[in-house]
Amino acid sequence: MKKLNERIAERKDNERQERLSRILTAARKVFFQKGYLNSTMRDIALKAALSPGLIYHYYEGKDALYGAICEEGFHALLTELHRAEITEGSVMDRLTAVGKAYVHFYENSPEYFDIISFRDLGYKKVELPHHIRQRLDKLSYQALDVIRRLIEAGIAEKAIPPDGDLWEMTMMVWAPIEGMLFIHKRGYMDTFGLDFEKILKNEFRLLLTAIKGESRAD
Amino acid sequence: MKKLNERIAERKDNERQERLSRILTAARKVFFQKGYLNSTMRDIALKAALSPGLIYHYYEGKDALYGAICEEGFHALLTELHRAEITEGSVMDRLTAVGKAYVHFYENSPEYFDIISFRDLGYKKVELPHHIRQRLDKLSYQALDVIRRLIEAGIAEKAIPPDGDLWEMTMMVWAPIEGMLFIHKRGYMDTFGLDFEKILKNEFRLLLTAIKGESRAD
Amino acid sequence: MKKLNERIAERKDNERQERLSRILTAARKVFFQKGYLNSTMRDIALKAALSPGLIYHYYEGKDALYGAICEEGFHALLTELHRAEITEGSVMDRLTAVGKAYVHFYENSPEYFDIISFRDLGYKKVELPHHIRQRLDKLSYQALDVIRRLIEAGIAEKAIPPDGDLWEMTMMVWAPIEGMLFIHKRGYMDTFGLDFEKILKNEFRLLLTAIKGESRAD
Amino acid sequence: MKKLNERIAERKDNERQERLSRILTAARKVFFQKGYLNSTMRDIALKAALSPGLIYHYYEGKDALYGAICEEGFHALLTELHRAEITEGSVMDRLTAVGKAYVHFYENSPEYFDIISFRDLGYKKVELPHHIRQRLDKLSYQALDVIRRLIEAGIAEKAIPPDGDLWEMTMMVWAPIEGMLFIHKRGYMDTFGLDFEKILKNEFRLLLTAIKGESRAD
DNA sequence: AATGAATGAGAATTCATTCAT
DNA sequence: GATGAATGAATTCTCATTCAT
Repeated sequence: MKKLNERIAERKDNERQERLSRILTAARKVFFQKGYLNSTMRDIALKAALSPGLIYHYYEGKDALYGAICEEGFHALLTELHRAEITEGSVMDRLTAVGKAYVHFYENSPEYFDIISFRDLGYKKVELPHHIRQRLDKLSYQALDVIRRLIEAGIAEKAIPPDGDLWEMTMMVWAPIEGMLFIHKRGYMDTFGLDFEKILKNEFRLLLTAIKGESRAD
Repeated sequence: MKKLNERIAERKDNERQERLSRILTAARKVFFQKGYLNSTMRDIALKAALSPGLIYHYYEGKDALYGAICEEGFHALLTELHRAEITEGSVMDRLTAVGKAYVHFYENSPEYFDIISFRDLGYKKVELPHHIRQRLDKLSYQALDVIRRLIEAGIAEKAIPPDGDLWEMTMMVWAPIEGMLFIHKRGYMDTFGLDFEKILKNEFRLLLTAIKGESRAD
Repeated sequence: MKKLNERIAERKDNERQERLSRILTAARKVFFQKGYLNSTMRDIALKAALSPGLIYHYYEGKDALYGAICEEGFHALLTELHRAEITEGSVMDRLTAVGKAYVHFYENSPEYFDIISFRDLGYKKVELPHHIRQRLDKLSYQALDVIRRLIEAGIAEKAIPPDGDLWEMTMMVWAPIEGMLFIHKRGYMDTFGLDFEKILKNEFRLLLTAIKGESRAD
Repeated sequence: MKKLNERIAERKDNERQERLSRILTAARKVFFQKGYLNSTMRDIALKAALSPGLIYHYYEGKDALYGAICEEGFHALLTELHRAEITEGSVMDRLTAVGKAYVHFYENSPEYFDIISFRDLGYKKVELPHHIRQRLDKLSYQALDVIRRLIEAGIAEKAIPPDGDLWEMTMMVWAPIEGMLFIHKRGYMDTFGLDFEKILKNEFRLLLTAIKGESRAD
């Protein structure tokens, strides 16, 4: 039988959770709509139907709140990548699935994509506090690790030749996709009337061929 | 023999140029160091040892000044790319040279690289005035066009198979490099102790092989 | 017996009122002394011993604050006019009383008079925001309406002949007084050593005679 | 036969006149269009195709320039009034003509009217330099003097009873017209759908009757 | 006389964060 | 915990006027 203070603690904890998610939801909406700079704590507090001061009980400040949204973004991405990772099929199929999942994420959660891609890059020099950066970097690492694991599995299955460093191969797989998304984001595809999907398909094919067939001289 | 007013005009023009470059130099330093948002016109004026108001005689405002720095960056890049484009050797050599020039620019002018890559991208929602954007977009196009021309030449020389749209091929060449630079910028290479140069070399080789050998199904 | 939060709410409300009036008092002093354009928010904040930012919690901005002072002026005027309107005596007596009240207001609250007379008139092209103008226009209308009501009453009592539009008659009553005040304001009375009070008395007499006796041809 | 330096002086004088009028024309246009506050010396210089600095050779500054435009306005008004003053007909006809001329000026030169009416009134507290004010006051006096002279003539002709001070009578004639224009300017006529011309006609009739018939007690 | 570059004070407003209640 | 009032630093851009040339 629970004691009274346990129950109280429990309720408090629930309330805390509720607050956290309420604030997060509000912050997400506001940041997505207006961008980091144009969002004010007041906007967020209003959207959350809370007082501005209270947010500081739950998050250190605007930066931290922004960091939390970044984190959300990473979790959303990781969920998609992990799902793709355990797809049925060969290692190559799973690698393709992971690539497609990334593209899917890019297309369907553009705000999250932007946020996690540019979290503190660019000409703004908006810098997240150090410990927040670290958490995000760790999450970022986990995303890459999905690809690394697959390549490792591919080597184990002898579907991929074992030459070269594992991380290096990871980067080489990731780079063209990232680059393509980056190019698309800048609008060049539209400018030149290119078919994004078709290019991506070709890119994937090229990539897989390269990975499989490659034998390097290093 | 020059007339008096010619000399005066000449001197005035010189002084104007001197001012322009003085302001630009100051702005460059400040923007590079602090980023767009954290730079103030006052900072720039101070660094240039000029009154803040005077800057407005030469540039419309902070945006325009920033735009001028972006433009500088593009010109620097274009100079490098154009030099590489006319390298001695086969089309493939020249393509490689252009890629290397881009990497060189990335490594040696990281601030310019950032500025032109993220000039109004991402989560910031700070947008340059339209007419400035247009100029920059045009410069950006000129950079891409270097690659396009080389691929076109490669096809003419039958070094590259003619399948696929020209711009599409351009993007496929560009994407992996861009992606790799992007990855490097985020620091993953250092994190995993990878050798940037080596990876790039492999990347280039892969790319060239892929371009040459490819025959697509579309 | 009051509950705790009632008391708290009450106190907060009092404090809010106190702030509002503190700001208003400061603004009034500053605006009266320096005029709208030469007054700065900083002046007002300083006079109110408040931080500049706080004023924006209570008023939208400088315009709104100025609008509030205009409103005060109208309320002061309306109070005087309404009091005069219900004077003992005939309609003509009351009309005279209203006119005198206006003159009294002009003489005793010259700053308010200026502010409401020139609230956005003339060569300045500084215009108050629309919704503020509307409120002021409504108040302005209420002042005129006092005269209109009296003329209406005069017609009902057959003290004033019913020819002519009611508003037209209102204007004809108002114009000479307004004109006289305007002339006085420009200093001509002093220039020519005239007796303002005497002239006004004559003006009123003339006006009343005209109103009573008139029979127009239109 | 003119000496050389006389000719030079003459030419210089002509050029000076030309400059003055060029500047004045530009200033008039700009002030009329944008109002005093929103006009900049640069605007005026540009419109005059002159350098800003040069204006200061001809006028002390912005205020003085504005004062010169006011003066122009007075001269325009005085011209109209003087023309009306010497109309054929009785004193009363001429008085009416002068009133109508004033209204005509109000309607056809609204910018001048505003400028001379509000030259340094209102909530802005923009104050003209003293010596400029004095000139303008003198011109203003000349306008009033036209009415005064007519009333004087009327008394001489026994068309107007001689009771009361001459200036006082002038004011009493002027006030209703001024007031009516002022009311019209504020837009009340339109608000209430009144016929400005008709009201003015009635006003004039009333005024003339009052002047003629009056016998005061003072 | 003429130029126009140079000055520099100035002003409204915003907003993350704090803290008394 | 919760409130929201209070803070106050910070920033871009304008413009009358001056003055070296």
